[in-house]
Amino acid sequence: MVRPRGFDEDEVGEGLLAAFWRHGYARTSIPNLTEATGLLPGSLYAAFGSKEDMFRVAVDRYVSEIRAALTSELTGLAALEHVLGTVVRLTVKDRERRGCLVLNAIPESTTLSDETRQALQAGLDEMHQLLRRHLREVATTAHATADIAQLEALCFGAAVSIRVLGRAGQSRKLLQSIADGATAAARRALPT
Amino acid sequence: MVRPRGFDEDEVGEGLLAAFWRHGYARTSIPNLTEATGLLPGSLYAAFGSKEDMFRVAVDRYVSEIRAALTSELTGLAALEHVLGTVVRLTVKDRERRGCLVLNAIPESTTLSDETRQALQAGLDEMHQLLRRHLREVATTAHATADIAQLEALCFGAAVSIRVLGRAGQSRKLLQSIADGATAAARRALPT
DNA sequence: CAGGTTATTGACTGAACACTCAAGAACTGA
DNA sequence: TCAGTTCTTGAGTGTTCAGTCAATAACCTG
Repeated sequence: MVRPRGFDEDEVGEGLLAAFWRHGYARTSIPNLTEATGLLPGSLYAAFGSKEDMFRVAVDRYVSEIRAALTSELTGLAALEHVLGTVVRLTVKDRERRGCLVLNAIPESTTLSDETRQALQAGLDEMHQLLRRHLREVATTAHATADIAQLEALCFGAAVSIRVLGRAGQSRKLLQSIADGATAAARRALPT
Repeated sequence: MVRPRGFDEDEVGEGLLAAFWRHGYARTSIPNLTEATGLLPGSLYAAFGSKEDMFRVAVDRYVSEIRAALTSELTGLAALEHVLGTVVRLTVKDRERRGCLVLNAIPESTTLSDETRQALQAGLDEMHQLLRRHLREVATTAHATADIAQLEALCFGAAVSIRVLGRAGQSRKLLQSIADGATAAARRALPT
């Protein structure tokens, strides 16, 4: 009774993510998106509605991928070290040094709709919570005396700066030093 | 023999900075700039050459202002604490939460000319050096055993993340915790 | 195989963009 | 006051943008 979609939604989503990740929201044109997805403008709009809708698809995909990459089986300081190490690794292994889709888009968010801005906020919050969870666990098992909120903030800040400075093309050595500095700070602040 | 400029170069520079700081490079239109400066397109182009040239004027102004704001008479850990505290204060007291012009522009820099990209890199490097100078001094006066490069990186990362998360609208409390976390880490790592 | 529904196509629209330029205005030095 | 130079003006240029739509193609059900 109907004609089915001629494209794979997953592949198209991956194409949208690739394009927006490289160029950001505003500087990604519809021609860019047709090239990245293989779909023509009409199909894109029929399937998604608007350019911002396409962007939110990319953001959702991105956050899912990050969530998967940063979830760890480890506990305690080892988990923290592993997570920050993963952030460095993800940042550096990307030859294009695209950094974090969400953080890259923050400066643009003032010109986007409420819905899109909220999607970006939610993505940022989720990454924050992801780190908090690891550190809360460290704190409870260590009967910490140090200010845990400070450590949480420091480690979140470390992760954020690694992603941002990664896009800025800074050396792997610097990014790794930020990660190492944060874990060293946690180690010193917490009784083992 | 000649007709003099009918505008104050300083005021126009301030207008360019205000506009680019709020909207970034790409999303600042020439009409935006004419409104911010009071000059018409022809005058802007006659005076500066191109939109990117105008942007570099704004970047230079911005870096100068930051340099002035972050230069401190203090020494040792007090200097570090003061500098990071100033970063928090500058970030939070801006009602528009514009963050850092240079960091905001990093994601856009791939689409800019080499000259502009280098200007942004130079601005970032200068801010990095500014923090390094404070910490090197801390290290030499304290006969540190800790890894100074790590601490430098951690504090630079803290400053970067404060600016970025400031633009993202995060609470003053979080930003201050990042600063406090970094100074606490320095205090713990260095013998006093 | 045929009717009905949906997907795809790609030329098209109006708006916004960065940038230009010919004309006129404003000032200085003589 | 006037000649000479530079500055200012703002309409205009060609391009690119996000988004649309009438026509056509593809598919499923009966």
